[in-house]
Amino acid sequence: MLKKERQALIIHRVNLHNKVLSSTLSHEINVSEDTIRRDLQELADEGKLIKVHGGALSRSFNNHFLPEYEIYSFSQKKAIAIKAISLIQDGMFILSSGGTTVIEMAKALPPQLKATFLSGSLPVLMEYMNHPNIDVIVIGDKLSKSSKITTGGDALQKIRQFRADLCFLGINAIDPQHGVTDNDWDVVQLKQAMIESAKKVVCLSIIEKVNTTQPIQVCPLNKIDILITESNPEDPRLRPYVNAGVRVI
Amino acid sequence: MLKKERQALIIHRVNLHNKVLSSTLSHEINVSEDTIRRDLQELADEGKLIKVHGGALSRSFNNHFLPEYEIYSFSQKKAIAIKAISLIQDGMFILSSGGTTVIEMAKALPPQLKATFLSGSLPVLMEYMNHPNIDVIVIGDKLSKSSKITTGGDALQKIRQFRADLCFLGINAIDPQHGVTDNDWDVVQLKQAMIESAKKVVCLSIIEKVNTTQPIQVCPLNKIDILITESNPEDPRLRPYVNAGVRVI
DNA sequence: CATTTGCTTGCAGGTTTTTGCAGGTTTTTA
DNA sequence: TAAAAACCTGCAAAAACCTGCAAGCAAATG
Repeated sequence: MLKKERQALIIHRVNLHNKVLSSTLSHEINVSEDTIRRDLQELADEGKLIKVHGGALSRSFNNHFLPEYEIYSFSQKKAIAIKAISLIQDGMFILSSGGTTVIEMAKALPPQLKATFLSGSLPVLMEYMNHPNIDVIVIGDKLSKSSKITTGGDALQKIRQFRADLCFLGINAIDPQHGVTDNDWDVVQLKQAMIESAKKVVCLSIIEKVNTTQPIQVCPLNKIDILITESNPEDPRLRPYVNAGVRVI
Repeated sequence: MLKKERQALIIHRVNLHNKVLSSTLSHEINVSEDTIRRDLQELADEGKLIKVHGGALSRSFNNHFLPEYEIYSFSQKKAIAIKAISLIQDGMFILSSGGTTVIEMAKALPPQLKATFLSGSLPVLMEYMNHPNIDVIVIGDKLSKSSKITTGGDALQKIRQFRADLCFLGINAIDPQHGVTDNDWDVVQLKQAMIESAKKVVCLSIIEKVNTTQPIQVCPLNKIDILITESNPEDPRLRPYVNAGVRVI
């Protein structure tokens, strides 16, 4: 049995019974207790469970205080996610495209948030699905394997039916002159529809993609209300956007 | 054996068993372990699987954090999946509901299969998405957190637009007298719509659920064309269905 | 057709990870 | 408080890993 496999089993056991004993696990999985102990230690270091003398306990079971250590290990995309989340308020209706940045945002949504999210991106939807309080609406249509979102006339039509408070776009390229650009026609169409259906358009992008271009234009700069990167708004690379009237966070 | 071919085989293996060992693969395919390792590394970079020390794990394995032997009645569901797949032919248009049995089927689809699958179940769609050749159509609507499928008028309407060759239903209860029954009104509506839109209705169920009932009727027995369980068709528990004209596999 | 170019593969070597065990320490419990 | 259980540290063997390299092969090029 592979190490990771074993650790996954341990976690599952912990979540199921709220506690495990090293001796039991050792006997069941047929490895030495030392190995189990080391597994428990590693999982505890990762915050997946709480190690105690003789075994381990589930974290959710006694999560009176959830350590915030993770906040310090934020990648760039998580930093963007935090800024994006600050724009969301209870009761809002929110459109979102796909992309890893948006996935990070979905992961980082505070548990008590109550809002309605709409997307056609399967990975993003999976994250929304795990959230306890938000409502999720799936945009259906043919699934594009490459971008992992639904594309087509049905999807466009459905988006146009809505009038959202916010629209989060994970973007591939942005440039003061050409605005937001992308390289997949289907995705561009979807994003355009989302922009038209939202009161406020928020673009999420790592700073690396700022001031680059792609072949197809999604929208000019004046359609964008807010631009979020992991850098701070004074970054000279972001100056042109501030000057163009975009709110940069 | 070509590289792509080998990698396709590896992916299929991973999806089928949820894990692979470098040593086993090396021995089976008759290439060096280094080559296997490089394959695993590449596939991991593409996000097709998760590489670990000693081999690789399927992505859904880590997402759901359920080792295969922990999924309720895992091997039975796998057996059902294999039988179900034998009904599928290239070019078919196939409706499918949600449920772990259907997920197993999705994982076990042969890589070269070309067909169109339609579903509203997010976990099932995730599996379909990982398949290289099939077309996937997402049924959109409000997402039900409990069942992880989309439910509502839009979903129903969309299903009714189609005319599918096959419909795979993962069912919760079946009984000679009451037919297929379930306990979630939204899910029942969806299944009914799927039944009406398909030429052939195939029910997938572990034998344990056969001859049990739930509160809400999905359909009477005469709507069902094929019933698949992990048991063989001569099982006395399946006799009533054979007598009622259902094809039992 | 010959050559080049680039990809793939196996292998040699050196490194890292994993695991069980021994021996000694700490914690629990009766 | 003393025995038992659990723990930690260090160690060693096996397995898995990585890096660089060269032979083999295939497609592309002149």
